[in-house]
Amino acid sequence: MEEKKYTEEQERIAKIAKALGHPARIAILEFLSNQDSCFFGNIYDVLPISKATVSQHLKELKNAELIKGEIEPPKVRYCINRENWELAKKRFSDFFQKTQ
Amino acid sequence: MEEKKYTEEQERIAKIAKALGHPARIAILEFLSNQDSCFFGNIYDVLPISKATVSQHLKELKNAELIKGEIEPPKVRYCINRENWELAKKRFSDFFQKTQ
DNA sequence: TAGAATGTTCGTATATTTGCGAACAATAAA
DNA sequence: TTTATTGTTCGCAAATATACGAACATTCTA
Repeated sequence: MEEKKYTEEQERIAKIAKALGHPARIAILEFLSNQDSCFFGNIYDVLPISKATVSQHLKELKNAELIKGEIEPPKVRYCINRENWELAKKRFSDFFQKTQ
Repeated sequence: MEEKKYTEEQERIAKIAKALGHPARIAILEFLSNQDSCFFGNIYDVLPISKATVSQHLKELKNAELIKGEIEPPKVRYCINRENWELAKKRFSDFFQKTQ
């Protein structure tokens, strides 16, 4: 009975890494971090993909709780979820430390 | 003519993140980092997946150049690619710094 | 009320990822 | 030579991910 499986922490890191695993999402996070917040349109303007696809990537980053979005009719304002983003960074730092 | 696309650096980070985006691969890196090197069988022993699947994950980590594998008949010895791993960590640190 | 502006969702197509068992290759041992 | 040991590769199935246009919802404006 060895009950082999992944640890919670391994699952969490992998999940964050997966969310970061596409250049569009990296670009979005970089872009967002350069301003306090911005609208969907501003993000769409700098990415080489359709708005439907941008929306999808934003949704994934929201699901991973790395960003937040709130409606400001008729626009949607996005920003980094600072608290969780710091947490994510910490998880990675710890992982990196472990693997040195 | 705005030629929107992702930067080289964004592509690189996303690629590394993608390689880290599965708990099995996180587990493998953690396991490998706890020893100087080890054999396929040792890795297989601690993971909850078939050897075919372990082999596949190792292949991906090798493709991402995060680990190395060399044949020592009839075994295969795996180890972290220290040089590239340090580089990967640096890329992430820089990215994290940018997005603080 | 009709139209414009802003994003999201739906439907669809294609590609990639994940996983496994079976077959295979290479070497070592009986 | 036959058998065991150690991993990889193949073939397949199922699940996810990526991308887009079209349709839609919401709000604001004319």
